[in-house]
Amino acid sequence: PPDHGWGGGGAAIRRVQDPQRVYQEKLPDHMEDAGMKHQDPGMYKGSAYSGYPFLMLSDPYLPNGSMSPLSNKVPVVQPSHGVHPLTPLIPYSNDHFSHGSHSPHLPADISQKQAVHRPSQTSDIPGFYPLPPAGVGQITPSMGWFTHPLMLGSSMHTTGIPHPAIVPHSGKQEMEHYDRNMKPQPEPKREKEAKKPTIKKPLNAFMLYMKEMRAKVIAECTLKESAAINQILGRRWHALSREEQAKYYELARKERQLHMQLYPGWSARDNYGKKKRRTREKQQDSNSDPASPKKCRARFGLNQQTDWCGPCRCVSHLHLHAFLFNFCLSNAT
DNA sequence: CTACCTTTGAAGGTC
DNA sequence: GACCTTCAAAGGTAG
Repeated sequence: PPDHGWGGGGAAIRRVQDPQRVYQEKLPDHMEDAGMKHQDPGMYKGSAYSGYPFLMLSDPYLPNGSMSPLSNKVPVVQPSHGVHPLTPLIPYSNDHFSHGSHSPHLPADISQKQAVHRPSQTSDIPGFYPLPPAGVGQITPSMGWFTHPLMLGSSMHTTGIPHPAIVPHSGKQEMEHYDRNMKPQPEPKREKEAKKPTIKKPLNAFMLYMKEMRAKVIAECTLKESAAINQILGRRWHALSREEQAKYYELARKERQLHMQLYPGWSARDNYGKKKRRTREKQQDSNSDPASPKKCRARFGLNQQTDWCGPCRCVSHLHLHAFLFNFCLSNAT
């Protein structure tokens, strides 16, 4: 289907032409083959995906509510990136694919309550942000998450639970600033910032896939660098059948749908410029980069005509990683 | 402390 | 419509 982006679309076509692809394509094939081909069709039952964290403390689809096999490999607490600590523990289930509208294991009234503030509530809201029957009471306030002052803006659910797409705007920094100065900032500025939490973009299909499979790839290859892991995940993504990918496209479609309903006025543009990017400058200066592929090849005595890493913009430690990675693999066989 | 690396996809913008 | 740019996640690395 065109709306799934089959065939890659314009962006994918451009990617193929992108020199970086050369580097990617040189990753060992058997890394991509490992695991995914034998993937349990019911993989989502143990998924570590967390679109919306606070929701399930245990997997209702597993016996005794036990955590998925995957989830115990990831840290329970993720203090960085403004992500809820329980994020990795939130599973998706196949029901999201087979049932069109709301989550079957949740009372309908709960699903409705979480969207009280929606201006235009429809009856076809997928149950992607369900609340556990036990509510938030099981989550201790000592986590410092539910009571964050920045969460008190319009994005706060009536349950007291913020939507996971909402990230407090550098709340840590603000608190540190507060402590250092031992006096509050001018009230208007603080209020203004407190009322503007960041609403993150909904995850696309590949992002959902990465979130689910990252821990598995890390466990398999012992790499931890996300840049390298993502290359592997990218190749695995392409190795998936359309059927398998369709699950994630459908999941992502529902994500976007609910995101739109939760934040009708939100635009991806709202988050533009919140990260300062230096990429543009680096690209222009790639020739003088001491970590250029050419110099990497020379460093490792590789043929300059061999495009194992390609004319990409990778920095040296990533080139080194890829080189050592290939080296180890070739020795192992 | 924060941008960068890397991946794909979605969305916004420009022409 | 084609094309470009930015941002979603992640964690090690570098400035």
